[in-house]
Amino acid sequence: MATERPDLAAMLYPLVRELIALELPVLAAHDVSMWGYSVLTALDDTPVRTQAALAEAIGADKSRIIGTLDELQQAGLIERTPDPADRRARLLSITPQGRRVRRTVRKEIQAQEEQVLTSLAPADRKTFVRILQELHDAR
Amino acid sequence: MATERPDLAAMLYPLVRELIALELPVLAAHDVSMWGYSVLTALDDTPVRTQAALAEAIGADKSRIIGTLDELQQAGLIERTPDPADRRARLLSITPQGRRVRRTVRKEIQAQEEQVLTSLAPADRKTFVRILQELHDAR
DNA sequence: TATTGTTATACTCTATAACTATA
DNA sequence: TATAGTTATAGAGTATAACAATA
Repeated sequence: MATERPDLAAMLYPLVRELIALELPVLAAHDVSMWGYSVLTALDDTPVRTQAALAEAIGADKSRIIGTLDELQQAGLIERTPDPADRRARLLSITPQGRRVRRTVRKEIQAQEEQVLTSLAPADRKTFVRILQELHDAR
Repeated sequence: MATERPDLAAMLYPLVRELIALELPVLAAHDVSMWGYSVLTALDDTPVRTQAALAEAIGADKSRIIGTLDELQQAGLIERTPDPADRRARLLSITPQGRRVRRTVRKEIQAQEEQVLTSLAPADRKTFVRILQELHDAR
């Protein structure tokens, strides 16, 4: 008998692909890239003192997010001001407009996501999200 | 009130990254690439009549798996013979050695995967895998 | 003319390292 | 000299389209 099941990654990977495919149109409709949305999410929780710290927080390289920050700043969604105490560093924060965009996008994305779970029984749907959140919080 | 939680993709993506990071050393130890392992898994379940069909089954482009098939064939893990009835097509099947490699790799990968779930209560661990498998079977 | 497999090309992402400006 | 940010370069992965061989 026994543990005859696909690998976790083999099951999770297609799921992630599907979720991303659902998110992209939402993000495009609001002129935000995936990395941009990730930045807005991180900054909505708490401002950050350096770009390197932000990059690490979202699992990116510091050189990789620069274009993203340029876009977000130009769109008025974030502020990037030199730290008066150390003008090498850039103080990063989300603007009220950025907050609005982030919340709107999240609402729409989470609505889409429910579709992916429709094949599950309602109880399982809640359970899955709960356990997933525990896994997420554990890292 | 309030569905205040991270997006599913935001929680699943880091999980997948971690799982892949765990798998890579196992695969490397057996000289199989990620796509190679994916091909072996697909062919272990059932042989396939064309490369295009195999590619679609594993979510890849038909041009993308050619290098992978070359490697697997040269390593004696798969067979690729022209269909006598239609010599354009290549009949694909796994060899006994390929089957052995696939099973060994899977055993080692699934052992590693348990680590990722250690933060969960044992009951939740089983529940998570069960629901995930339902989601996977539903597509 | 259509289809299978293959090769070639270009495009996107990412990682690394050089560069500048501050300290 | 060390650090934050930026820019430049190269590498990997992927998608697209052209190509050769069969049908």
